[in-house]
Amino acid sequence: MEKAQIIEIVSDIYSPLNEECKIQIYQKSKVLTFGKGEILVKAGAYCDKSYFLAKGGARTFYLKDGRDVTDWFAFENSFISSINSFFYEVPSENYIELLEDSTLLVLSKSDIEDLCNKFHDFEKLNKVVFAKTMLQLQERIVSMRFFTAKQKYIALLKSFPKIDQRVQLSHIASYIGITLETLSRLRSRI
Amino acid sequence: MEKAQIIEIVSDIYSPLNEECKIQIYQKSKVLTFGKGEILVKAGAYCDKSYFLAKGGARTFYLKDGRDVTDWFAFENSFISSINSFFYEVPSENYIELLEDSTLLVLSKSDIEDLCNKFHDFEKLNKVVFAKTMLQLQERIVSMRFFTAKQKYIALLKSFPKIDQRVQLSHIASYIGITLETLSRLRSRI
DNA sequence: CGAAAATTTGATCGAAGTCAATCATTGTGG
DNA sequence: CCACAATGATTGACTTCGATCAAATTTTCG
Repeated sequence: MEKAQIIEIVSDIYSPLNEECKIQIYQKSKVLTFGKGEILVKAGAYCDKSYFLAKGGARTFYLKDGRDVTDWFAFENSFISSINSFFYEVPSENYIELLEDSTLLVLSKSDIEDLCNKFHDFEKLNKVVFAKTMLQLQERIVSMRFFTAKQKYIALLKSFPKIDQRVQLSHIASYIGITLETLSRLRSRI
Repeated sequence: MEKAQIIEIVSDIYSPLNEECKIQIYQKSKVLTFGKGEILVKAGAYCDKSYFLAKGGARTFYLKDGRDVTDWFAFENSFISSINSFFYEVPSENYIELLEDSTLLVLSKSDIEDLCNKFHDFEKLNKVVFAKTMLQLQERIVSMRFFTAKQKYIALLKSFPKIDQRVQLSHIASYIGITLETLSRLRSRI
């Protein structure tokens, strides 16, 4: 996948970028490809990068008392990073794992800050991504709080259509905060 | 409370602002005072303002099937708004209610955008507030997912010391996603 | 002071968790 | 290319935490 093409997609989907801005993103960013199962960021490492998933899928997860707990999914045309580590420059609590063969556009935090300073368009893009993330988080809180296991699962399917065909059920279960067994049971009743 | 003093506090706590920026905030902002129980924003209204609570306390809540559900608390030195409405310029789903006699510094969305464009300092402040909010949301998700009712309550007390002496238990219960009865029972066992 | 609101206490119920066993699918090495 | 581990998913029995419904008690405030 072409770098220029990916930048175009970001501009189209999130917030329009002027030409000069696109050029500088082009110069600063890198396109990476990873295979399914590869780890992009390890817990304990510093994550000073933001990744745009042009193709494929990923999740962030952490180990809670030895249990693997997914706390975020991202698929094509969305961003993923280790939020804590990125903002506060502390070691990441999460792993980021690719769930499929994926193509990513990468920018470092310092480049992002640079671009924010130079381009109001980029600043705006940045803000749009923030706002989207916040609203996703909020929606998730509502879902966790008021929905039964079944409703949570249906809501997830609505947010990420066909995720059940792309991702292990155990990841889905831990993401929506139920056990694998409960998920399995409710799926058989749909 | 003096407007200049409040702006100073924001600058101190969140992210430093240069003099010229402070002056313009001074010119654009308003200081408001409200009494306990007053409604700042009603559900259905457009909330195009961001409020800094210099003194007092507030909550956002919504009505879910006739039930009053708190989804956010804010006390002195923090910001509150109706996130959805503010960003997407849609009618607010939430009410914002003052829980105590309060003093607020108010800026409109358009003034905030203006200030962001003019002052990199302000842009940065804005970003810091975003990031804090996101991390709070994330922490809350973790709390809701892994903690028992008791642990959730203890975690809340840690985030907001003495909140149990400032806020009705029913609000606390709905905030942490348990019933008032459960909260009452677990409190008697502490 | 008295009514309304807030909180506590009690009895019962149900959704989802845990532990455990089985079944299905995937993928790797001989 | 098959065999058989290893991993993933389903099913079952039992338990538990917190919800619901109901009533009593305490606090607040006009």
